[in-house]
Amino acid sequence: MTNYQLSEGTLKLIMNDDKVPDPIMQVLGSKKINSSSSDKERYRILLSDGKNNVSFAMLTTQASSGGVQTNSIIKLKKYITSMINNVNNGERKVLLILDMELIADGNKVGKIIGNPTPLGDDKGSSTTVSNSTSIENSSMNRATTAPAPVERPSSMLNQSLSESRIISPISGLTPYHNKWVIKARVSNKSDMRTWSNSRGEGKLFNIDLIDESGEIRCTAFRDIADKFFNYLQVDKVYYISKCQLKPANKQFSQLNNDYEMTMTNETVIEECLSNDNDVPQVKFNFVPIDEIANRDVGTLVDVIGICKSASDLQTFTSRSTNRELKKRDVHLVDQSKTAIDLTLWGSQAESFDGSNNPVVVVKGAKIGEFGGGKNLSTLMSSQLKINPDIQECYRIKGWYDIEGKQADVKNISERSGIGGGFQTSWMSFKEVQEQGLGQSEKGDYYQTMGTILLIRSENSVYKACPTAECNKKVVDLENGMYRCEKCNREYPNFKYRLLVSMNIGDWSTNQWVSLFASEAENVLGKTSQDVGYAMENDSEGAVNIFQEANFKQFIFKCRAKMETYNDEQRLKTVVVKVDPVNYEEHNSYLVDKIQSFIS
DNA sequence: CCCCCCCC
Repeated sequence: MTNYQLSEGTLKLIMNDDKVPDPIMQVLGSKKINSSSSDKERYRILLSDGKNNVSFAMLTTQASSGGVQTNSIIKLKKYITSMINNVNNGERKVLLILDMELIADGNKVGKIIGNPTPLGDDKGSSTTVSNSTSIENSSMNRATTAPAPVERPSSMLNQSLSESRIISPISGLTPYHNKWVIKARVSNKSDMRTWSNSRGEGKLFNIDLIDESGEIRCTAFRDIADKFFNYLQVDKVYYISKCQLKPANKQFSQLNNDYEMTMTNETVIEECLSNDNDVPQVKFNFVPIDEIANRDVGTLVDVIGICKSASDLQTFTSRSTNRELKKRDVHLVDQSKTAIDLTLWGSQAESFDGSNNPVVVVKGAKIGEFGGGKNLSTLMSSQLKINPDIQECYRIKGWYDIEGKQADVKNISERSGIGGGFQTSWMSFKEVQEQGLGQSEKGDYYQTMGTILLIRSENSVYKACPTAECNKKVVDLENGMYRCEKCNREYPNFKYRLLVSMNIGDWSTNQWVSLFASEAENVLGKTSQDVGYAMENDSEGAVNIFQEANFKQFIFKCRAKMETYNDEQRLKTVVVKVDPVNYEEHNSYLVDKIQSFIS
């Protein structure tokens, strides 16, 4: 007779979640678990390592079909432990055998190897199994879920769900139960998304579900996605059953659940139309905006703020994915008297209306960084709410009306580098010219107080691509259509864009500079559209617009860059920002300058 | 079966 060597003592390690590779075990008994759904076949087995045995081991569908004979020797190739919530006994740890190999058939072995004794449950609280190795005695058959079972008032349920008596808590769901009904609130719902890759293409959406026990992500694909997409709405409560569970890919989910689910053809979802007070509302952990400055980039925060302003919708193509992206930046302030930019994407960016200073709430916004400032961005998983009916919303509204509107606000999205409200050093045009600035690739930035001496009004507006943020000059096809080479498209319309060349004088000398639309609009006090219209239809009005701006003074923030044009070096100067003169600031610069001259 | 989370 062959001697079989079991991996003695390993069950204790395994049940303590140590990893033991390919342990050899003996099956001392097995019992098919009653399951009303015929598609799944599972076996509860009494498993021995020769020293200890456990009766709370389970052979999953994928590990075996037809069960295992008593006394068989098996190699556990893949297994996990899992906490199972049992109606009668509370929590219990079970060993789930996901993959095994039969080493020797039970009738060949013919006897129990060693003298195994039941392994105590280290958790202590629910060691009801340790007094018996008898599968017949156990309550495993009934072990479904529910640490705190809730009797379900049948009146609130539709017929298809009413077979089952108990609402399962989300935290108790595992792939090894399939008879459950959860009562959960949709805390978030994604857009319908399409994908296309080597494995195929399709569409999907997902929802996040919460109940008092926990949360879980649920995804629907293709026709099932179509079936449920409109029905499921954020914040509503549903009875949900017969989804397929699988281990969650933690890399892509920040939800606190080891599993996620997929809706199937069997899935039944019914809105809870009566009492849903037992299902929690979405909870927010708002972080004051000033504190976001100290938080790590890449982490998620819940934020509430008043939309002080919002950018136009911008459209561009992602370099990495080649997708066309739409975004809108929303400038938020809160009671910490701090402001931050929040970027919305896609349909949320399109539909956002920043007028009337709405309250913006985001659950799970990602902290980003740009140019030395912090910003926020929504993710697919973020939940956006405008003027939600929550206390904090009314509180911040009140603050804004009474105080916030006029408050001095620190902007933590402000870039210390180039582009926005950045700091540039004071220099005069003459210093820039004499010192030969503008040699670097990025150019050199400086600011000076200057007076507009002359504006070249000819060719100061051009017809641009009507797409938001494209701005490429279009070709007038003279048939009512305008062609954008950048978009490779023809449009029936265009938009005017200012691109103005003007001569600016400061105390030292003068300099020809270029102003793009936003800065030119600032200087002229007119939109590009207005100026374009006047240029075409009202030449006298157009002349006035430009004359009005003559001799106005501003702080000009400039970028100087040397360019070679026809073999000739020329200093090209772009005004990247015009600001009204802050005399206090400018005077302190002049005082410093005088000090340096006399010392 | 997705898993991209983007840009200046």
